[in-house]
Amino acid sequence: MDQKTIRIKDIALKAKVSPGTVDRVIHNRGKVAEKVRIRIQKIIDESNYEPNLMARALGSKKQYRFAALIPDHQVDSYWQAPKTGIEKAAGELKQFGVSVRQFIFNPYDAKDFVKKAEELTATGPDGIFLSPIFYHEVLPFLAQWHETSVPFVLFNTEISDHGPLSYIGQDSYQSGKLAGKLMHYGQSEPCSILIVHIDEKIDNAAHLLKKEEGLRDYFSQQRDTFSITTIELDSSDTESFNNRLAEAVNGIADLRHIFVTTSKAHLVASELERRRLENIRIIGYDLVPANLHYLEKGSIGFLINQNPERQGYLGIRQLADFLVFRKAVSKTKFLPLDIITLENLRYYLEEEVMNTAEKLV
Amino acid sequence: MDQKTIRIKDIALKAKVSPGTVDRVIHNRGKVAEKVRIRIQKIIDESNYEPNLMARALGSKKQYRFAALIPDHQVDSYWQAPKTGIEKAAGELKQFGVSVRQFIFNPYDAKDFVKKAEELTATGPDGIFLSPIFYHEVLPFLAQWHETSVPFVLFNTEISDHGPLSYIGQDSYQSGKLAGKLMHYGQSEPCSILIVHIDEKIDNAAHLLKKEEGLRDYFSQQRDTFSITTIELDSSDTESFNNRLAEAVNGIADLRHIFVTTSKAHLVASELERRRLENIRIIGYDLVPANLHYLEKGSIGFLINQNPERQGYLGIRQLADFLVFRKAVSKTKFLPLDIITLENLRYYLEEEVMNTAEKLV
DNA sequence: TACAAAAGTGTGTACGCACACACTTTTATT
DNA sequence: AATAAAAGTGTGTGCGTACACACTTTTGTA
Repeated sequence: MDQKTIRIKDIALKAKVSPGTVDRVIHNRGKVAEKVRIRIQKIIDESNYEPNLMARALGSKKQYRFAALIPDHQVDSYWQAPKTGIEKAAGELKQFGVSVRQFIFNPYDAKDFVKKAEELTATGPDGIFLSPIFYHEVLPFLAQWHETSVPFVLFNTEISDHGPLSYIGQDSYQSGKLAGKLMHYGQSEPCSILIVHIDEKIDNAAHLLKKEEGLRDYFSQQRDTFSITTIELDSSDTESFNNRLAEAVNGIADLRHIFVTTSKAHLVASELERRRLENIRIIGYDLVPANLHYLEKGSIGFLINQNPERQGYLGIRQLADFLVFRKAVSKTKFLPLDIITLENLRYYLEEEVMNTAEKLV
Repeated sequence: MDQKTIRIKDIALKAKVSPGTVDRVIHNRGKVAEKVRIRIQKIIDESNYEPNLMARALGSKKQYRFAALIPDHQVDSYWQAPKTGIEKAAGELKQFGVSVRQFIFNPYDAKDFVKKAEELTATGPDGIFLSPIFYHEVLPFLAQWHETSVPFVLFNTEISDHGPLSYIGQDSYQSGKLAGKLMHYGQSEPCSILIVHIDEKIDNAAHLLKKEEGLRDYFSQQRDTFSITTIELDSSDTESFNNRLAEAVNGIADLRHIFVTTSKAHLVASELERRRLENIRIIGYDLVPANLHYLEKGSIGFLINQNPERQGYLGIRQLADFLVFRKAVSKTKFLPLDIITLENLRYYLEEEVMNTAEKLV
């Protein structure tokens, strides 16, 4: 258990070569006789040598430049969290020669996305982390990066088969099922449920639909029959948003639950409150401040946490694991579906602070 | 943003002294003229110097020996998780000269606890991590460790005012409230609820009572009146356990929910199933395999995850933060109250695997 | 066979810090 | 004032790795 760690020097000694030769084998720098290479490799494998990362980081002056392409958090506060996660990871990895440059685009402006993506590409980063919310526009860039072998990690919006190093996100379908369970638990008789998609064009439509599908599938597996209605709303026009919402709510008999598939549940909560429509329970997504406000008031019952901060953090870590630490990385990383309610909220908020203080070591 | 990191050498240069002197100031090794010390300290503060931990770990050959005093996981599988967390932290910290020795005691045998605690103390560890489940027996040891300035971290069972470096655990009271919310959400009419404490003497009684208190307080704040009954059971005698449980269940009208305050909800689920008592929903604690089995079958509705693996991990990290990295550590660390149900279970299980692969870097 | 090119191998320095040791200056004592 | 002790300060080496460079051996060619 306490056997002293084995160093390059030890391997060199065993293989009767110099440390430099072992180094060449470890890093595939070539210039090693095949016979010797095999001998050394065998010793490395047998001794399950693990390089001292401290020493490696110290000795190497290699710099890694990462780029992050994310929506502007001033336009939609949801994006504050991934940004924080990115910065947290950047802080930890700084000592390993990693720097992360952020390229911020307006999530309502595809042209701006393209412009920032071009800028990013021009800087020739070693790795890229992005939220590809504009499907059509992002494809040429993915192709180009893939062509030039620049690894990229996608998050929040999944796009398969374009050579990403990995995807970080959440299982939307399953989160819909989870919402169903939360509504259904303890509910003795059937009732009506309203699904609300907000700003479907901007947030990724596919995700929202998967959430809906999950919820519907959950209830279709139950004995009783629940009536489920879906509406799509656009938050940019407040008046029409409110009217259409009220219309839907009033038109449904025995409406007990509303499932908001984006982080904008607070818009629904606010309008229901204004119209004094109580006894309708809301389940939504994400711990954005406006949602927390209504969670505390009780009008939002549960929030499913998509862990956006951790998504940002892990995305950068994923790049570092691949490029800096040369570890195998998983193709997809689904974050847990955290269920947040008034009673456990503060521990999730504290956790985020804690982790920030923790740093890497 | 990208300003190059500042080194001891840089500080020395600015202060017109040698690196050795700066080193003395940083480590309070004394032997520095007060005037010079102040000058250097000022430069350190202003430049917000952050030591390169890699270099520090490399340069220092100091060894830290930690000891962990935990119950035997072969006696109660709940303790497997903290053990895993401890080992995970140990793996990460190995390169920083930290080794962790485990002392395992039988959680049903106070004498064994004392024996193992004595063994542990005799090895003169630099830091101690323990689950103090035997209140009376542990006190003299806490006093002794406090006396000899050996930092110790408590977990799972809180004991205040005996000088622990910190306590890692969960807010039991609040988790009871959370259980209440889960039962109550969507429940339109009042009903009866049964609270079951299992093996109260062994698991920490105070915790179980706090959970009960939380649940009761939750319902006392509701408009409707819920009838809440409590029983205590002992799992060592299966027959009496089952009989007394059935007796209680049959004696309560309109019983809809059972709240099991320990990780042994599966015992209740198993007995209800055997007696074909459906329509009673169970909420319990912890992702032990037996519980997961009934979660999948549907007889357990929710499990509150006490994150025991993370407790073990953080406990060791806490010691390392204090001793190795000389960081300020928080007196108490409450882990989030994760709500686990069939629909989000796998992401919590995957997460644990993930984290293990992640290592420190 | 000679001799250059290529292939293979060894040596030394730097990374930033900890720490031991050598050295210099100040203070106390007679 | 001389000297020892104490206080203060500087220098150098090692931690394990990366990497540039110098060196040695093999291979190919005329």
